[in-house]
Amino acid sequence: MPVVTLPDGSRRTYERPLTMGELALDIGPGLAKAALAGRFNGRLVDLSYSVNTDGAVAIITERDPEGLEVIRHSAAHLLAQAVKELFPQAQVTIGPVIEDGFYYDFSYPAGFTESDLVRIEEKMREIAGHDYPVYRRVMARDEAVKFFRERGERYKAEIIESIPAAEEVSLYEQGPFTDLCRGPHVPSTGRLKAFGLTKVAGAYWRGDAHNEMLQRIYGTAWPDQKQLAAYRRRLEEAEKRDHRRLGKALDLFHMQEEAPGMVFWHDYGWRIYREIEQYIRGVLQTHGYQEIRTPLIIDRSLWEQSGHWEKFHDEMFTTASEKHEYAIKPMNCPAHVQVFNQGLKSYRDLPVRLAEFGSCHRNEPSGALHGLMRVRHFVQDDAHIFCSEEQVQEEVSAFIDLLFKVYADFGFREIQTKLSTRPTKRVGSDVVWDKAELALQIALNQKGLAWTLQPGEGAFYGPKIEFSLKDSIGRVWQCGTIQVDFSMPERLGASYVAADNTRRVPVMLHRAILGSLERFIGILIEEHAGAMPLWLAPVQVALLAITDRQHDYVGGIERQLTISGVRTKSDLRNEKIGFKIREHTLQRIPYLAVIGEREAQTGTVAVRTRTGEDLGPMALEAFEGRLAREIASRGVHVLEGQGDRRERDAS
RNA sequence: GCCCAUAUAGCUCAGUCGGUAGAGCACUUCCUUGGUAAGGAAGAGGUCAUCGGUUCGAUUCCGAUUAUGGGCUCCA
Repeated sequence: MPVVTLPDGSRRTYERPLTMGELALDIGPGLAKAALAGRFNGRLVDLSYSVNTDGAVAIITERDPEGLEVIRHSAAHLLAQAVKELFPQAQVTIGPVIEDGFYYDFSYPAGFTESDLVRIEEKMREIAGHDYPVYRRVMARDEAVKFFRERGERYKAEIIESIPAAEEVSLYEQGPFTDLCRGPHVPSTGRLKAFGLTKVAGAYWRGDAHNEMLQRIYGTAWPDQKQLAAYRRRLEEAEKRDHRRLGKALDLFHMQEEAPGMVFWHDYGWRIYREIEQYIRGVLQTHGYQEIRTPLIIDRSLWEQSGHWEKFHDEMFTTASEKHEYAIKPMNCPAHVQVFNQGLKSYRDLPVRLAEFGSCHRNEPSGALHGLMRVRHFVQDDAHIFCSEEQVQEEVSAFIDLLFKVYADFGFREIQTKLSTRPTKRVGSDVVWDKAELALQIALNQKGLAWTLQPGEGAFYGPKIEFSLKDSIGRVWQCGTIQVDFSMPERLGASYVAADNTRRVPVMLHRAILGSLERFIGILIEEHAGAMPLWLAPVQVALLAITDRQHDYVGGIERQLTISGVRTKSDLRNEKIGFKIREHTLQRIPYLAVIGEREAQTGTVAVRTRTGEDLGPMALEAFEGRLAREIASRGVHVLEGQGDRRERDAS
């Protein structure tokens, strides 16, 4: 006689056990129709689950996040069934739910093509149309292994074998198709109404590059067509923000075949780059850093000493001269230790903070390259802090404060923090690692930050904290980092004289806030859809003449603004004003000053923003004042609306 | 590096079932002096990524290479 408690706190008593589906029907026919699964005492279950003891129940519908997951998980099964029907030789492996959709990995050496996807999707619709009921079955582990072996599904059998022998596993059956799964699933295939396949890709079996490459098919699934269409629109929006596309359209940079993974910065892109570099330079000056400059090319022996050669020499560019082999530096730290090593350091000198906008080259695998986000030549806002063990906490703490201030200046509010601990391949003793990991943990906790742990993800020389930014469409990018290094200073012979007149090895902290400037600019372009905040905009003001009679007046305004440090451009072309406004708006220039006979007569400019707001005529001084205030505020106050509703496709 | 796909004018793309290619925008010249998101006309512009093969003939078919895109792996 089960007594169940509903989410609203009400209780219902039943004479006999009943299924989740029956329970939903008892609560209301509308709910029964919408029900996808249930929850019993916190555990997700199928609608066929029999409730025979007291407990808390909830009916899961498509409105619940779990309901959406059930839909996607079932869509993955639908995909697997369709593939098995069309390609009986393909073997099934796994098919999990991911953000916005699902995928399923198949072993199918012949490979799937784009046209196969169309056929598979059609087959999925057909199977959904049959509205096969979905049955759950429980089997002993060994029995399930046998079941799949007999069907020739060796990957499934292998997965089940890794489950403890005593456990039971559940199988789901829909029509002629059966798959191993924890569930729960929708009650019948007809409940899947809005789905589509998106792409095929290779993926290693069990995520290991030594294993066979499987064929992965990605798909998306939603409760209804409307949400599916909204998802597709969102993808299109993201594509419009693509920094590679905008980089070309806004004349910021280009890349070409002869220099894969390396950026040709154009005037406008380089203006953004310089502005950011100058900003960081100012921050470093006010926070006790020294800026230095070290060689790009350094003898192999130093990289051997630092340990990089052994671990990374395949990814380092090298060059040779007169019997010496050199590496083009992949990072600045060994060079910074050399600077630290010049002259005898006292504990009174610590901490020594050495910063460098150093050009680094890494021969990244060709398949990893991606626009500005993953390049072979980059510059970081890199610095290394040499300090005593006692100073670590304080330095980490001060760095975190600085980092949050800088992110705020760029207008980023949502920052994710992760702590990565010792990897299997590492240098240094466990005692040292214990100390380093603890130091970072304490600093994070003192700041009261929410952070997640990434075990085994640290650098080979030390643990690290990583800071990731969330952009305006929800994508996450890792930018800042601080890494404790108890190993490299010792390897490279760094030391200082302590208060007790003994020689000690300093601790080195590797740190960056923006990370690679290339990547950071890529993030900014996508975050702002190319409409950079005023302080970073390559051109801040465009002066648009109505007719050639205003050319002299426009020239005077341009000179004055330029002297005030405003990046200004004038458009004296023989074109109509509407044409000029359209063009410069599409170029995302923050302010357009229209100058005709009226403005020339009254000594004003008629100002319009890139968002289409008409600010009307104003004296030049008033305009300059507005610009100065907005530039000084950087990203802290967003004076204009994010994104331009009226914006049209540039192409 | 691995799997799949792609590479045509400055840009975005169409096209050629094998007979050396086309649009829109941009560019040049001319007309137009126009007040808040595209004024008009004419013109110029391509070794169809590179190398090789098949063929009377290849931009098109096949192979290799390079780069790019989407994933996987990696990311000091």
